[in-house]
Amino acid sequence: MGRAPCCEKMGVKRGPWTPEEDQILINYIHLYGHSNWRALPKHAGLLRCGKSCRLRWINYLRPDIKRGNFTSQEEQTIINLHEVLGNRWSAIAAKLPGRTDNEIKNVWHTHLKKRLIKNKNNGGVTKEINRTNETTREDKESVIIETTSTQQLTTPEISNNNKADDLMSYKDISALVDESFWTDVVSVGNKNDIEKMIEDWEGMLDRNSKIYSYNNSKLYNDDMESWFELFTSNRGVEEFYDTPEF
DNA sequence: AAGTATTTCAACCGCAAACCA
DNA sequence: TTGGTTTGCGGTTGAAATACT
Repeated sequence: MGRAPCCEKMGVKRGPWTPEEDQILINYIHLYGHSNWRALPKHAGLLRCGKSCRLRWINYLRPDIKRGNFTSQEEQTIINLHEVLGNRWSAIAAKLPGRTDNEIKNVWHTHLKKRLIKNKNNGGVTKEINRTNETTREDKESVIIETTSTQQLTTPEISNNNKADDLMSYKDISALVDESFWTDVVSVGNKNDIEKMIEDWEGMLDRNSKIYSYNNSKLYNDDMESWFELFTSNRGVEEFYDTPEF
């Protein structure tokens, strides 16, 4: 006898989403946005709970999702960020544009964690494991810098300051991280200081992400046709990013 | 070819934070 | 300030895919 359902589960469908359900959700969000996840399935005519709709959109249907295998750079970034942030998957995902927290969590548990354990048992002979067990500031910086170059390739809408004057680009953020973050990490004395410093740092990122969210919502309102066109066409996201208006 | 074990990853769950009247 | 509601997060599950015997 399990616990009572968290929300109205009577008649609510579960399990894998069908292409038809996906299309209904995409169409609805295209038309009305997703200001209220709880009410969305009812209005859209989906027999799903709001949580399920949100998860499906965030992790799979969003136009800016990057599919496919993780690159070694991305994997190394996850390993390094995990060392600093722990299991704060959403914070790690924020540094990897196009990747979701769920995806990163899965990759960590299925590949990276096992690899680290295996390498540890082998005496940490690889470069990667040396970095993980005793990561130097230089190592971390190089990863951040490498990641930045990747992000610039994949998210020009973020790095384009002409389009979003108030928004720090990933390059800017990474530069800030590059200059002060790791210095602070290695110089502060106790755990509380480190946590406080990470909170401050994330607060700065949050402020920028709010601006980004605003611009994003503006995108949804003003350019939803473009997003929908992307979704209903055969063009890939990469191709979409290559268009001059972005 | 068939059966079994292992791996992968989409989706679910419960909790805590954020929001709002 | 408070209490109800909604959202977001991290842990976990389980079906499908893949590898192994």
